[in-house]
Amino acid sequence: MKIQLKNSEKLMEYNEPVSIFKALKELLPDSKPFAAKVNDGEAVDLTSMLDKDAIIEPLDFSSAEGREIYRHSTSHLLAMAVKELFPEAKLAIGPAIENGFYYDFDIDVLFSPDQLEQIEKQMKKLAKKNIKPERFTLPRAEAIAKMKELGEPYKVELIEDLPEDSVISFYKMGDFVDLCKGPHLPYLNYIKAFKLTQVAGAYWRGNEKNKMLKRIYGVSFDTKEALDSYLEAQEEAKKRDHNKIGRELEYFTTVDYIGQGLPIMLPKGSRTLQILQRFVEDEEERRGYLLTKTPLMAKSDLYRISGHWDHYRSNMFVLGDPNDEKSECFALRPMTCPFQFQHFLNKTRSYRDLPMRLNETSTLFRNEASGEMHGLIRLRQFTISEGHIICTKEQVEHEFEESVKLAKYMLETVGLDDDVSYRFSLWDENNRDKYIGDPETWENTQDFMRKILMDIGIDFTEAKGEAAFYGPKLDIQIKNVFGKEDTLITVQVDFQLASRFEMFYTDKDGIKKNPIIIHRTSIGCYERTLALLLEKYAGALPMWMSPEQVRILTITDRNDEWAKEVQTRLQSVGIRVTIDNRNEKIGLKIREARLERLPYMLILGDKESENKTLSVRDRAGETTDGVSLDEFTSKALELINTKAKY
RNA sequence: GCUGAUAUAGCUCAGUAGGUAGAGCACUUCCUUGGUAAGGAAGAGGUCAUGGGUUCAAAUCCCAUUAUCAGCUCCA
Repeated sequence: MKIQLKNSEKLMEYNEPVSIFKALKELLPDSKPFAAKVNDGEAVDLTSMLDKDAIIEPLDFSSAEGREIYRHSTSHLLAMAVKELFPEAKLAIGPAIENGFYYDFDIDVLFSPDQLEQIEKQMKKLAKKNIKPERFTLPRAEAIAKMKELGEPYKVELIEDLPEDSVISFYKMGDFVDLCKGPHLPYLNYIKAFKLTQVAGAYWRGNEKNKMLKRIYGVSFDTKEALDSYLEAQEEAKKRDHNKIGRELEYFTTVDYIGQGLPIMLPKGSRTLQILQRFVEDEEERRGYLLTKTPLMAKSDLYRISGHWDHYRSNMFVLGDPNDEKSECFALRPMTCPFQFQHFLNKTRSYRDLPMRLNETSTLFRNEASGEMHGLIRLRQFTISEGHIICTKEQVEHEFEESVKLAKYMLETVGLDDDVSYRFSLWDENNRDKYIGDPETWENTQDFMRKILMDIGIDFTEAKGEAAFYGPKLDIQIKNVFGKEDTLITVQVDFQLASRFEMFYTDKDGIKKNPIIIHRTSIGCYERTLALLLEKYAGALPMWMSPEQVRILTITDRNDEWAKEVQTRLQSVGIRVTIDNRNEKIGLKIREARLERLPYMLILGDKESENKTLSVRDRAGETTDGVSLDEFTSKALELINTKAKY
């Protein structure tokens, strides 16, 4: 039989079955693969035997699959160490994740930093022992018996969920046996560099009704250098954390007696939000949107119609006693839809009114669980670039496409387009209770959305079961400096709510029909977008959205008048300018302006004043002397008006 | 909401065998009238997150609450 290396002419012939390990040793003597794929199938252990012709592909740290195997084995090493140090720990699951791994344990021990260090030491000790993971399989019933014997209730539950006829695989590493699909590294001493990073709680199977287990997170790499540079990069990323620099640079603050998720936007943060809002509202007006301004609260009656009263009340701020039938009960709004729909409902509508594009800079209130709040990313009160497009069936494809294009335009303009990923969130046909509407509508809607996304050339992933209850959606996702992903923008197609709100238009044929509604945001929630912009630019926002664009620094008070004149001239064309004429050393003033990440400093001394020129210092620290005020003004205006990335 | 950690001056942090609250920077005043990352001096600023408890005595020990951080779950 012939064993060939994938994407290579290299070939070995054998007369009897051979292990992949041996074949690869001979095909690639210098390599040290972790596992392999046979005939483009799933990855398998190197100990697997080959008994017929095959093309094999070694997997090592250079491939995503290889890294996953490496990190998965590291998680087993962690479980081994924990079981040795804390035999009472019950094992749950331990997968590889991006850059590392975790393992969940049911145990009363708190896993203090000291204990974590102890576990890490034990792992290092075990890794040196050259343990060889050995795979074996058992029939389902025997597998359950084995796990019961070892006292592992979570593993028993996992096996019980597998089909009756499945063969269950285990790995034995020294004395440690774990249920596992594999594959694993051929030897545990392949693991060279890892670090346990933190302990956290995690619900068994991700369900908050289940018991909370202890999860240990770690990172692992093939070399010590790679691990160190990763850890260093993490430290650097944290310096961009908007929650840190946003407070330091005085964009926002929080006050404990005001409450969680209710940030105070300070003048700088407020100004940038205003700039973004004006930009969005103006652009939307240009694109045919009609602006609305609707109440921030409504009687409970409205939410009974929308369905929120029954399904979302625990997340709403209710004013008044819902149980007192004699007095009115209000609630702050968690969404804009039914308020904005009132414009459509204000009079009888015909097909001539469609598409009706409505936008609103809309403040919403959601009573999120107390542990959910995070900086400006997750709030209880936030303001979104909200909008609804009410249209006919014939118009919906075009309107959807335009909505996606608008969102893309916004992302490109603010500079976040390279940092987002697109997620097409579908319904789950096996879980129909979660959704309203018939399967045919769902499938058709998803098909046309998918087609448009491909036509526009968007690279998206599909996520089953992530749709809204009334329709599929395109979510534009972004990661913060900690790697946590959030939705920045969403565009949803809704065939359901129009009938619920009794929205009709008279079509050309004289028949009353329900319109289709697109729920969309163009730049997302302003606070969240600001947070991600602060992280993206490490606080040095592009000049056009910077709350302070130019600061004039005077060297001597003889130039105060010239400084004032420069400020007035620049302000008259709409540039935001401040003067620092404190009686301080110029070095100190420059240092402060740099720490505040200002786009430009104008340094004025006698020389500049007499020549009527400026000494201009940019963000990079480059200084240009002898610049005339007109020159600087036109350059600054160009950067602002073109919304340059500077 | 759950798991774990944290809360001392505007900021960064000291302050453990319970015994009267500290530093640097920032701030104010004065001196310094100047050249690209910190000139000098003096001063002011703290119910040690809040509320209880233990104690002769609590920033320190205990309980509760609030807020902040990471993670889970949830979500724009």
